[in-house]
Amino acid sequence: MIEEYKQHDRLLLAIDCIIFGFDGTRLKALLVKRGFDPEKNKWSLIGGFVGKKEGVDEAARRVLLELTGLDNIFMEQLHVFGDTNRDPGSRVVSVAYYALIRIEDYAEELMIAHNAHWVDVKRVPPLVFDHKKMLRMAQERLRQKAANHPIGFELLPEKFTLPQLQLLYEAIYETELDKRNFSKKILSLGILNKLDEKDHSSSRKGAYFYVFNRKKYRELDKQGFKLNTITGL
Amino acid sequence: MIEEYKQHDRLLLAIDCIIFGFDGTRLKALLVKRGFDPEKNKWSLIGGFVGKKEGVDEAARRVLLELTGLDNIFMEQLHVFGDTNRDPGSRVVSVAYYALIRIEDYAEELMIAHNAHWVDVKRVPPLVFDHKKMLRMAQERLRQKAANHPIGFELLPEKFTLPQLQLLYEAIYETELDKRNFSKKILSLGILNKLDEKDHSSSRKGAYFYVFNRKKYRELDKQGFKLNTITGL
DNA sequence: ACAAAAGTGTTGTCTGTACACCCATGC
DNA sequence: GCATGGGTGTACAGACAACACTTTTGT
Repeated sequence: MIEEYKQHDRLLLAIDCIIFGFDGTRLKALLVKRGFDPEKNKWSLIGGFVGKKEGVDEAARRVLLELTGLDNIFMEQLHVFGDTNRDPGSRVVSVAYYALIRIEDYAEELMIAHNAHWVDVKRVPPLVFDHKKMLRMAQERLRQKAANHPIGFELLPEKFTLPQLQLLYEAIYETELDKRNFSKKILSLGILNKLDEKDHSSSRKGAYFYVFNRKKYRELDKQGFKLNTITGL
Repeated sequence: MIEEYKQHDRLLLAIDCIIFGFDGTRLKALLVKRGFDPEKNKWSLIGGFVGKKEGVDEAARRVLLELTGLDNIFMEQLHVFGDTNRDPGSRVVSVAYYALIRIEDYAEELMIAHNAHWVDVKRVPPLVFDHKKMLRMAQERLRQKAANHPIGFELLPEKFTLPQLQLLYEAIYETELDKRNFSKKILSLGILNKLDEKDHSSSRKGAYFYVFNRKKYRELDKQGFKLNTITGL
């Protein structure tokens, strides 16, 4: 340790994760009933602490992995929340991350073990500390991101239909879209491959399944695109 | 202190600031020659540490104030840099902020006292640690932000001309713009008030000065706008 | 009178938006 | 055969992009 550094304070550094999922109709966030004080039994985001020997991003991945058993998940740093009084238990600075997972990938037994629940983002109960603020900021960030990157697909199963994809965008942006304009725009990006197979689970006629073209997907993910039409952003 | 928290590690939490300025032609960043080890005498962003009793945003404001004497500055959190090996002196997690100031507001004596220099963002020398990465990320964020918010004005003097404003956008986006389309677009936002006075410093004919209409400016700052035409984003 | 930068308009093209009907199928 | 959701095309309007000449004035 260099001399210059010794005089400074050391702080607890926490991670909080906003985990989004999509159930086919609604955008959901994963919340837990907090298992310890302060605020025991209140609704909370999942979280943990950053250890001395791990990087912050690394800690975030670990926290997500511990709770969901999932790795290689889309996850991005959101913001640092560092007000002195945000956690009444102690001075804790928290780095918030948001992640996108496929609901069906998340094993039921882990959910039960952690007392975790998927909650509609439009019907979120009161949360501890500043977690509600984190969630709202994450929603806003998700909107921003999805407007320029083909990110929404992280939330859908491998195969999905255009109506499903449209419902996802409608859930993210809390709006309604014209299906003709939607399909025109999305298909024009050239990142979807149509399959011969149809999904008959929600209509008699059935809707064609699509998968994405991972190559073009990656290109677009880097370069970004415009979904003004869809997102209104 | 709550029991549950005691077992966790405590870390040094630093602040680093990317401070942008505009000299009329080029976008610049404020850099200092580091006054202490490690990496003494190397180029660095300005920074400091977060104290036990201050919020993180508060610490960032303090650091900026100490260096520049300026308060009430546009400043936003950028990102947390938390790799374990980013600072060889010790484990330090750093929260980066970017700020926009008017170069002429920054008192010369403070610059000298802190060994600070304005450096063209296109000609940045090697920087300590991961500071270069911070700077690049800040530039990218500035581009994003300026595409949707009337933020560029934070960098200009009270009165400015359209050609000056255009140069600023050209510097931020490292591109060239058509002045006819530029003035059309900017004036259509309705946030500029034309003065009778002209600036003759760069041409015989002289260019009209403008100031912004603070009321509309604030509305747009909240709602956001689109400068696709200009920014290419 | 000329050099140097400021100011100003038009047109074609493209993109977005609004809108309505037929299709396929299970019951 | 009918009810349900899926799929497709067109026309109008507004925004963007490309482009060149005139104005002002200090020297």
